[in-house]
Amino acid sequence: MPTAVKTELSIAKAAEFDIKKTFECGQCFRWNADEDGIYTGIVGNKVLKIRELGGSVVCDCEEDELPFWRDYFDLDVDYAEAASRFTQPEYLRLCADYGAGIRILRQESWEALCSFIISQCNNIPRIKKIIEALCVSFGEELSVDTYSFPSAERLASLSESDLAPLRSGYRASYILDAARAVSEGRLSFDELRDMPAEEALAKVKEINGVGDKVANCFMLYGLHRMDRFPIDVWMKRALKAHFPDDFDPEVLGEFSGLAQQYIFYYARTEEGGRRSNVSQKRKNC
DNA sequence: TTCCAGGACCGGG
DNA sequence: CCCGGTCATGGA
Repeated sequence: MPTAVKTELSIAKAAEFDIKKTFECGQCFRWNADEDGIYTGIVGNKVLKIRELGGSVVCDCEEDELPFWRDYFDLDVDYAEAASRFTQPEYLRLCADYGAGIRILRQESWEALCSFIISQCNNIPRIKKIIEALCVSFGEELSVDTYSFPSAERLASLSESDLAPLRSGYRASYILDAARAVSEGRLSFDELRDMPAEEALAKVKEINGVGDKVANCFMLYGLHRMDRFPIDVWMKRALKAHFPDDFDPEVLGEFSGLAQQYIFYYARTEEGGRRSNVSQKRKNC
């Protein structure tokens, strides 16, 4: 499918914003590339095509939209500076170098919460498939074959049988519980932003189907709390293999979530294929 | 057929 | 507090 690009406004240097790593490091599920490496993403009711061109990252958008996208891509923060403290253990340094150019996106809160509820005990291709089906079924059609992420209010009006075609399994009831909590005001993103971390974490975990890992992912990616450090199966493996037994992510400081992203991305892309003999026993997730 | 995927929850020891 | 079983689905 040829992608028609109208404008090419530079938004950043490729060195500080690697779009492939950023979109494929596991933090988001709705940015997809065509065969030419042009990524298309949908944020709210905005659609953007973006690609790398001659050492720069260029956007197909109007100039007055650039501030929105600069904020979304978090381009006013110096990630190289933030990563400069990730020096030990040596494995972390390796991961940080490998992931250089990754940006932590300022995703929409509801979309992030709902997406990471779907992510549990699931693989990324199927997560993306379920989310896309959710958008096609219940989002708004912004243009041809382009759908917004459905609002919490919209999903709260549905039943489990409405969600059955998504094949999301036992996560369907979790999605509905979260949608209802948000639409009824029991869970306020504005309030969560101003809460101490532990208090916000406990509040989010009141939703059925949201445990420690999903709550931390939501706080990192949906509230941009950069000090959250979600631990999934990949992180557990990496921590066990390459970090001291008593390692505490707190020592990584206010950007520990970025360190987590570097580790996850490296472990999944470099070590994923050859997960040698040390596969710990785990009964079906 | 069995294992695994960015888990959560519940009951029992 | 930690353990094992269970939940639903599809790809390898």
